[in-house]
Amino acid sequence: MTEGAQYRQAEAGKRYDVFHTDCPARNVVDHVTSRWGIWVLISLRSNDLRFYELRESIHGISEKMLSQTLRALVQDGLVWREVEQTTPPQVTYGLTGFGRDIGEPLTELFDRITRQLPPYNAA
Amino acid sequence: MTEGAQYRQAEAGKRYDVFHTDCPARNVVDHVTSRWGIWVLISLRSNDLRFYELRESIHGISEKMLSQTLRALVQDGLVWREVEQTTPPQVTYGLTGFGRDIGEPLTELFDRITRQLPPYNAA
DNA sequence: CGGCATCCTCGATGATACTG
DNA sequence: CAGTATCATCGAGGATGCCG
Repeated sequence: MTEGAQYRQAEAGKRYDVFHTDCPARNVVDHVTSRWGIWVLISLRSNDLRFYELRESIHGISEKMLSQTLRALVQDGLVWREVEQTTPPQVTYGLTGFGRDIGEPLTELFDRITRQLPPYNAA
Repeated sequence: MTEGAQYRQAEAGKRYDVFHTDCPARNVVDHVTSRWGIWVLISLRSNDLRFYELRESIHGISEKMLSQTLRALVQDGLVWREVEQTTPPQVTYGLTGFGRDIGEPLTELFDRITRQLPPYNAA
């Protein structure tokens, strides 16, 4: 998202600070709802995972996109990253408290969508 | 999203049908988390809105993207569309029950993000 | 007012190859 | 194993103009 800001909503007295362009939350929203961010967060909800585990878990993601997405989420404080300086090196990722907090409504969102829709009918 | 599917997760016995490529829920997820879908849904949470009201509400969106986003959400059954054949014509949009259902965790997501972050500090 | 249709740009993404 | 660097592409998204 670039400029988008719901000034109207903001003026209306709602608490949607997110709608402001310069709000840091804006970036987090972008990252969370980004193409791969969602799946990374959901993948990490059940277990901490290594880099290659994430790559295999999230079918279709490239290494570039994975590391890029992870970097953003780590910066946002949603994901932690732990490096074990062995040979070969091991890097593990997991959700922070914040990440876990965010993951809840995210999961709820998916649950509600799947619950509403016919299981596997006409696409 | 194209191929992405968390086969691991699916195999793990979770109910993430969303991770399958051919699941219709997949499209809904894409639309909801799309660049503009989120803001449309949240904008409509408080009131039904006309086309131009949405355009002005969601700062930065182009007419093309707005109508495109709306079309997708209407097709998904998240948003209804009402045309009044007057001159000039009036078209109003609002959330369906499904849309309202989805809007909840979505709003919760934003609330949690904004709650966690410093109001307006360093971006 | 509420849209499509068209053209065009740019950034996100993917593929490939190379490092610590 | 866990990345980074580089290059190529592809499509979302923006700008503009027209129509009912």
